[in-house]
Amino acid sequence: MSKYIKKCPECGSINLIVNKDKGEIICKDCGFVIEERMIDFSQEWREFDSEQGEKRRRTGAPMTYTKFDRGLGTDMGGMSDVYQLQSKERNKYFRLRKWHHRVSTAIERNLKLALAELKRVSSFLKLPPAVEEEAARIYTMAVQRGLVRGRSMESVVAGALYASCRRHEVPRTLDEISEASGIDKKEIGRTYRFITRELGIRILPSNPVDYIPRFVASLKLSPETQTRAVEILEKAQKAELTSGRGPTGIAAASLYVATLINNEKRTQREVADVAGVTEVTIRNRYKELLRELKLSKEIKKKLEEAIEK
DNA sequence: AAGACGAAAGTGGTTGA
DNA sequence: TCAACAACTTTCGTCTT
Repeated sequence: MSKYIKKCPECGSINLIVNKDKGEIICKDCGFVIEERMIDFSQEWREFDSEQGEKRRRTGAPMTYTKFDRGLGTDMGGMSDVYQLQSKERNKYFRLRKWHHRVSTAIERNLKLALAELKRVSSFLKLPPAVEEEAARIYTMAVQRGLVRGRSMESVVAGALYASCRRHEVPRTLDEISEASGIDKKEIGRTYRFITRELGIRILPSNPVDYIPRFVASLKLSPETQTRAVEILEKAQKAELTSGRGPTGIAAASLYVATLINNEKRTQREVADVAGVTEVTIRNRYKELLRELKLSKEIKKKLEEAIEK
């Protein structure tokens, strides 16, 4: 349940108490309630052979939000028995059936379409199933609250996906989701903010470190450079250089500095392109990094070493 | 010629009166 | 609701390699 939370968002402590009876996770140091009303997924019984299992098990297949009816469909029965009823009763049956059909199609047809779209986008982005599931859940809640009205279905799907990515710390930039879904970046950002606010979804500010591995991969850099970039990034966070800045810009700048130090130079433009920011932003962050972390010395040292060789 | 640098003006979003 | 403002982008001219 809480596998995404390793640290207390209030004080950063890793001393967390999991209280299964209350369904809460609490920070031991500052008492902050990190997660409440969580669900205990464990079994309260054991089975020693299949027979006992058969007897004690009392649920079916797991529910899933990626099916429009969560895998639990209801439909009214077929026609076979109806003709034994009297005409009055028969008409009542047809009316019920008709309304059942109408009510369930209103929301569910929308969901069906939306979840197909969600599936398409998320497989395009190669997102893990958990993220897709969460996005489906968010979308379902949005539909139930009538938040889709006035917005295009696709943009809400994209917003839900983005929110889900953020929650699971598998960051995709707005640009990537925009490209995959064909929705304008600003539009996604808007609906994302709207639905998270309306649904009261708390999103931890995204951590620039999460972006580094993907940037490294697309620039084909060495693991050493990646480690270096993360180091720099962590120092920057300690020096409070990161708050209020765009996480991608900071990640990009750290990576750029790391390439310089490790003699794997990439141009500012190359780094800027994969990070989805401009060179100017990298330059600004980069200058701050040099100034605040006294990294210029290190770079000079590395350069001198390179010259000696 | 390409890349790095920096100034200046513009953009979209947040905040606080 | 509007103005101030912070972050970021775009554009462009200059400097360095």
